[in-house]
Amino acid sequence: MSKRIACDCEVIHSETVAKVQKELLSDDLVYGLANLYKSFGDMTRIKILHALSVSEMCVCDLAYLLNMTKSAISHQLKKLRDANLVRFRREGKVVYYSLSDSHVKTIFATGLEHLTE
Amino acid sequence: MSKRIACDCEVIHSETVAKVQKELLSDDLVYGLANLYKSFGDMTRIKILHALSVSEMCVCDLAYLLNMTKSAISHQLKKLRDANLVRFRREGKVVYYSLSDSHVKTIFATGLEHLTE
DNA sequence: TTAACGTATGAACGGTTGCTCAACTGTGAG
DNA sequence: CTCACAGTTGAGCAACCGTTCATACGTTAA
Repeated sequence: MSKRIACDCEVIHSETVAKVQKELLSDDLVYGLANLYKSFGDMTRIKILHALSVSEMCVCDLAYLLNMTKSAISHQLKKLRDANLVRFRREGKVVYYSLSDSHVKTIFATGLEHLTE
Repeated sequence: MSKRIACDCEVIHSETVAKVQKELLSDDLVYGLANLYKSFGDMTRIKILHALSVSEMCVCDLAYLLNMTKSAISHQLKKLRDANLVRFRREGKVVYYSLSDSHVKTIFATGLEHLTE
């Protein structure tokens, strides 16, 4: 409880610290949140997610739209899949990607609000 | 318009691509969005922002709360300042940090919704 | 089966990031 | 002034990340 290793100082406002400690999020939750936002923290993935918010698209179309290789797009789509942000369905040789839920659009909207205040 | 360098394929669904192209975000906006979410994409910064959503705090308190050095906290606070996510005021030797607007809480709420669906 | 093509994936490389350490600034007390 | 202490900052390093390249997989058509 009182063993501190890394912190190089004592508490200044113990009441404040105690109050915040009661609200602390679990490490699992913090980890999940950080990973979710990490998925939005790259221009390529933002562009992909925004494109998919307009329409379902295949890898080749995304590569053409963003002027990138199919490999680069595919790598990013894998990360978005791992983060449960996109779904996909195969139709013959073509794989179609789409947003997995509506939270993506909500997160975009909040971000735009913050930027354009 | 038709010069493609990096893309190693032709368009498959030209109608879809055309439709999405009309909605394309500017690179400035995409850059801003990616940077905003990058700020949320780290466990330490998530913890700091969450703590500040409960109460205004000084650097030393944050360092104690998260069991990290003041230097590490200060470096992260600088990034959060650069992203306009936190404000600060000096009172004597102590610098108090707080959230700069309510968007942070909204972004948290949306993230939690996504994780716990 | 073979060829073509859309997609996926692992290794590698350069760039970025988060922490540590040491030095420094800014403020208040004696 | 000098000391103590809260906070900041830059360099350095290890870990991580995004793209490229080569290769492999999956499906369709001949």
